[in-house]
Amino acid sequence: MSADPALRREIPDATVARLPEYLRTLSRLAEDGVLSVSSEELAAEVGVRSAQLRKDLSHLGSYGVRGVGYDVETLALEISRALGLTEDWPVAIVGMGNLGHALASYSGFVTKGFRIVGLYDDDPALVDERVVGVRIRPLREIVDHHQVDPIAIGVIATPAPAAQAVCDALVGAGISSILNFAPAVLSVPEGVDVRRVDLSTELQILAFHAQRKSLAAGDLRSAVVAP
Amino acid sequence: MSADPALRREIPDATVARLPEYLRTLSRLAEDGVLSVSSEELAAEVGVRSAQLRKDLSHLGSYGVRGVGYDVETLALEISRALGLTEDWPVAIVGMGNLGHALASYSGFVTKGFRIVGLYDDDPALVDERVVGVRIRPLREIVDHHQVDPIAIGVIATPAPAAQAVCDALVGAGISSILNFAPAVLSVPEGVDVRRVDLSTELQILAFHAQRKSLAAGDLRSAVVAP
DNA sequence: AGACGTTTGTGAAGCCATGCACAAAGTTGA
DNA sequence: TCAACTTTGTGCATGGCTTCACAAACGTCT
Repeated sequence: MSADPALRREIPDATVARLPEYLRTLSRLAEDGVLSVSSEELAAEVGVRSAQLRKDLSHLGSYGVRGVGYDVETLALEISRALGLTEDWPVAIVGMGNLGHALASYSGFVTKGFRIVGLYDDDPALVDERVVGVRIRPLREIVDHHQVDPIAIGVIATPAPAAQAVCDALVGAGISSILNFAPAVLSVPEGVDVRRVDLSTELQILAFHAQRKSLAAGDLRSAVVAP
Repeated sequence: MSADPALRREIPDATVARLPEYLRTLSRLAEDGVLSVSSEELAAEVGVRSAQLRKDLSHLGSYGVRGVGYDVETLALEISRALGLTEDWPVAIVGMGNLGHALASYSGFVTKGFRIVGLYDDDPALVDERVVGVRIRPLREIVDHHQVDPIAIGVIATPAPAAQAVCDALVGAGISSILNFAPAVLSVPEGVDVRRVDLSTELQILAFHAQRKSLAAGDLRSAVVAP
């Protein structure tokens, strides 16, 4: 009977990447007591075109009302369902240096569906320390841990040279969704999903655009060049 | 005379986003003493198709040798130049909580062209503390700082509610490249470049794919549905 | 009840990025 | 010198994403 398109149809990756933004904005609107939004208004808040927003939402189903707009609560719930945030996602962080500590205490973590169940580091100076109520353990314990209390997502926050070994350990333990903060390309078997977040990549992209701006502004050197 | 394509031609955004990865891999190869690579080998290391790598590099110019491959040093240098990493980029971080500390001591920062020149936070408990040799100052001092010692890139590592105000301060001081770690959409005037890195967005995208995997594996519920 | 104004959902068109396949260009070895 | 082999650079086709533009659908007001 249920014909929930989120579970049957293919949702384009580009759309999935924008859904969290829509959801965040809708949550803020809901807190402010807003009951209904048009695609025009919501798109303006998020910074996309209204047509794009409508097409994105159309992949989830038909939750708007013509002539009126979208009910904020309903739409937020449907996006949550499409993203899988109505269930709970246990997360483990490996590498409890500065970044690991920052991630563990990051407030955005707990807000929606994510819950830290494990913190790992092999440095004896860190083991047994408690962060946000969770004790840091050596990585080798992750296999048992995962069997007792399954981990859905592993976060790698180690230095680059250790990343592949940590990744292998996570995969070996049976974890198939990995968020990698180390500046390294991980090789994983089929079926394992890796996303990478890299600070220096982002800085380099910014530098590229900054360079273009400064060249466009004040540079006359290469004004006349034959093709 | 110089016909450097990096300065004249348009480089697609998708290509720019991959260049840092190529550069990182080339640097590692250079350290390992590798002198030359084919597009096939390098593409395998990075995890892209060789045709894509060649097309990406063709936007920078023609630095390969047919029948041989690419000289590792030369190609690394040319990518560095295209990205603007041959110059030095002074960076300021605003928000010195856990994340700000982690970013400041992140090793990837200093490796290539980026240099931390300012750390800011309005919390009196943090002001005057020193991190990586730089003193934390209240945000209001950034205007004078920028005039004396220009800042190229501002990094926002504050909680979301403060982000827009901090952003306005950065823009007001004259900074036009911003890297935003706060989960908020920033509105900026024309000409200011903002990139956002968001942990919870990445987690949510992973959750989506994890959900699809588990549905595909064990769910028979919506097997028969009319279109 | 019916006309009017608003907003959604979606074909269709255009654009950008990816992947294929091959000629051009270089090296190596005889 | 020349043939055989390797690898680059790129024209072309393909596919996916974005944007446009409008019919269909809803609420409202008379």
